[in-house]
Amino acid sequence: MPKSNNPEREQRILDAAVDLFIRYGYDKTAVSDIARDAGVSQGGIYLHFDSKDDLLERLLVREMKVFADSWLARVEADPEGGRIAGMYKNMLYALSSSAFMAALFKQDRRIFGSYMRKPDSFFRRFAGDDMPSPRYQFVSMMQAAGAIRQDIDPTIITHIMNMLAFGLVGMDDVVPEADIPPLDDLIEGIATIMDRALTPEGGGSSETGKAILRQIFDASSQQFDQMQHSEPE
Amino acid sequence: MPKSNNPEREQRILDAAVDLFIRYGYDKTAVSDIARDAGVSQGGIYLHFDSKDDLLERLLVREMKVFADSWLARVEADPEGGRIAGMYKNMLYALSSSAFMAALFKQDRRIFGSYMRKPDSFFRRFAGDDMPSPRYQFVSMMQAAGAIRQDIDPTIITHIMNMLAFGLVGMDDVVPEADIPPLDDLIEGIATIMDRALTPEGGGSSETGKAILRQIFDASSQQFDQMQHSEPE
DNA sequence: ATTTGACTGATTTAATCAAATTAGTCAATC
DNA sequence: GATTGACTAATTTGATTAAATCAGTCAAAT
Repeated sequence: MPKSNNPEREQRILDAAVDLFIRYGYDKTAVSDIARDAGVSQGGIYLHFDSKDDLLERLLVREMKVFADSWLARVEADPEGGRIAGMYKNMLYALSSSAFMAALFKQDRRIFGSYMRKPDSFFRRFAGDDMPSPRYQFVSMMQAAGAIRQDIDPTIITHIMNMLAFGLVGMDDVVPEADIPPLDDLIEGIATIMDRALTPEGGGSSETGKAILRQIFDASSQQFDQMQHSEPE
Repeated sequence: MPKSNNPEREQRILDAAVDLFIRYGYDKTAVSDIARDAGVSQGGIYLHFDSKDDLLERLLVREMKVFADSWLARVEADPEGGRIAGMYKNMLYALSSSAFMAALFKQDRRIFGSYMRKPDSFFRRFAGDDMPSPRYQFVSMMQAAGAIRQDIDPTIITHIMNMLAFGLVGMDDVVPEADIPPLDDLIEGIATIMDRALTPEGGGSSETGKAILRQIFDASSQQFDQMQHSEPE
């Protein structure tokens, strides 16, 4: 669909957009603002994107990929990264290092504004589908592989993990800054708790866990690209 | 300050108010609506409360007391209620059983509306103070008494507990209803995790924990009544 | 062949103001 | 003395519209 073949500039546009969206929100960011900050003309935007909505959706895809890559890289680099606590911990690090992903996770209305209310927005497209989320699949597989204790329902574990991630990125709206412990301490504390609560007696090999994560990761990105392609307009 | 001595009616007014606030929010609830639902004349409200704001604040105090009582009662009735997981679990039950307390905890803007923005609202009055929260005191004392493992900073534990509570009452705004497990299963799962992560080897006697909770509870309510009295206006 | 930026129709914002609603009062009633 | 509800000043709501801004286009420039 892009009428221009200049990937570097396309990335520059998305870089400018992500800054502006985070700072002012989707509604209060004009396409001309993005063009200015990216050093492109207004019309130039439309050589790469069909519409402002399309731009946001392409940005969402990019940031989700960056997030997934960042997560996987952290896991691979961490000797304990294949254990459940290590995976979760590295997910939280990856999540909290990206303001955009954090906003996506907590569905920040200030940032996504009117886009969220659109009938076929990214948010609504995923809300209705009843296939198991990648996160749930992940917990199930980890349990099957003996890397997570099997005496708690995977649905519950998944949801508790979501709650903690939600609290991590969302509670600063409710609690004064000063009451929030340093991010690293907090994430390490969460990891300690999850390790004690979820790691089976044996402990499970870190390599097995990493293999599972790679597997889910590959399956998800394939599914992702596929969905990408079959997307209307 | 009340110009009328009719506690039963005062409670009726607060009962009507809490229903309306939850349903329509503070801003969209008129004093005359409260009067109608409580079976009192408009002027009758002002025989009990100085202003609409005063009414809300008195309601906050009442609901906080009800919450605390409910928590303590659940703990006392639960043989395991004095262990850290039991206390936390019963707190979550008490919290989620009161829509008003849940709204207070997540600082629901839809419900508290313009009141939240007032310069000396209940919310702001507590935001600035740098004395340790009751919850933090509670965790510290439990640690000192050997009822919580001492290898995690109490600040972190407190905050993680807040995150989970926040996720419990707040995530239904973000996740489709269908994706949220039954409340009981969820709370029991959280309790299991907290038990494994925080209970020391010995386990700690449930009675010791209950004694601590009673102590904090008494100290807090005293401090509360005191603050009540010294309140301006 | 690319890229631009002036241009346009559509939407959003901002200002205005009359009508409706509201919080709080107080003389009349019970 | 306790309670009421009609009343009022103040605020909020909603309808209206002019001005400004915006997303997207396309003829002209590079």
